[in-house]
Amino acid sequence: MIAIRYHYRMKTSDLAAELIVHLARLAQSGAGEGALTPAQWTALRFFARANSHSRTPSAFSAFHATTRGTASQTVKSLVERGLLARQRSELDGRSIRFDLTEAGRRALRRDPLQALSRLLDGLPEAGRAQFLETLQRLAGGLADRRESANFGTCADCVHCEGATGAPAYCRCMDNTLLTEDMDALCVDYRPVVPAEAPPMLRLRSTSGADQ
Amino acid sequence: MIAIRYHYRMKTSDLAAELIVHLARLAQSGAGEGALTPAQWTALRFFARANSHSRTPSAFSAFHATTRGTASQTVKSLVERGLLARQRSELDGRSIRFDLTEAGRRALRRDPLQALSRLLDGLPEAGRAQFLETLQRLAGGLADRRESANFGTCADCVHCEGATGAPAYCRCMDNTLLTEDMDALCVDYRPVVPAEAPPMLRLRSTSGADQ
DNA sequence: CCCGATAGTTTCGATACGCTATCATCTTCC
DNA sequence: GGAAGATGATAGCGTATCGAAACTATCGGG
Repeated sequence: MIAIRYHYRMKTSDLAAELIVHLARLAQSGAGEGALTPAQWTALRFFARANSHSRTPSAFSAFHATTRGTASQTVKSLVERGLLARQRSELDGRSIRFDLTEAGRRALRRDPLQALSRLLDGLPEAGRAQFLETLQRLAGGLADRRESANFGTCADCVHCEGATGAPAYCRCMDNTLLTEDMDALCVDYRPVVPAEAPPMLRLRSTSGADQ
Repeated sequence: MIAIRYHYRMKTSDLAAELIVHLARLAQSGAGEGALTPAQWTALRFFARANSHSRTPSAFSAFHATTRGTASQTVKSLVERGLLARQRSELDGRSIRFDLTEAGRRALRRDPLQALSRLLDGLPEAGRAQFLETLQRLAGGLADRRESANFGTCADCVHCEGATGAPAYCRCMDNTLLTEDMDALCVDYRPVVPAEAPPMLRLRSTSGADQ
């Protein structure tokens, strides 16, 4: 009685994956007119959210899964627009840090992604928390499969020490953490739980993944 | 005692929005080598999932939020690769329908998005269902804010009549629905519930949104 | 039959994006 | 001090994507 759906057996997981891509496209398409390009918006958001020692072109290239050359171009365009300020590091003469200018912070308030995040604000509270957690799990797992870097915050990073509430210490930066850096993105982030152990096989063995 | 986070007050909804974009980027980046481009993958998926009267360049351009010209190019490239078959409509001499070829169906099995959907398969069942529902709600809401078209299936479409289980009738196509078209994407989809009524204010009044 | 609207296609040009060098500078380590 | 490696910047080049505009074929009316 049921006709064979010969053309494409739809799984809900496929549907969800397609929706994610579709959502991202719709959300970014709002950029429009004189605004920034998708890559530029992503960079601006990154430099707004990364901790001080991660606000470098190299870190951004890792985050954005591109080359340092490309990342450098994107950053340059933002500096030229006056949204980022260039600053040499005192510790390492090679390294350069970029901070958002006041104009950069203002621009962020016109981020086309806000249409999406406002929709998310309209969701029931409980669902939103779980939704976010699922997204984070997926991002971790995907960053794992590609060799691409995984960015996260100190909250669940192996380098972080110290009881909750007390000033935290980061083994990696070898320094006490500033409060403002605690929930900022960090290049050196390594999740306490290794990202995707629970259900399934790991396709690649550990060798070759981190080289 | 708490330092002012002067540089960017992070909301969880912003984080979620950024993660969606990031996920989409990572998922699509897997295309690599001799494979298709992101736009081509999206088109191939669309023509695999849309019902027979929606598998047209115009419908795809609406779905992909682009122009008919651009959509036509993307489709052409897929025909040249032998992944889509071109077919005139008997009802309307202007309209042209594209169906996946056997090669097209084979290509879909190498869709880079499967890395993401496989991760989704690893999620706990309950969470996945809710995750999907949230995504759909967001897609509907976002398609609403842009004037972009909203695609969905007969399940919750106003045009669909008939008790569950019985063969359904679509007022819009003026025809009884084939089983295979029931859960396929449709251009004429109009959600029963008007997309984004429940929780919040509508920023734009109805005028101006649909012009 | 003519007119306006629609579907599809094509051409043209602009832009975004990305990669691969290549280079200069600086650090680190021997 | 010198070699090796890392960081950032830049130039050159290719491709993806896109939109506007022009064009054809068809449909639907009057």
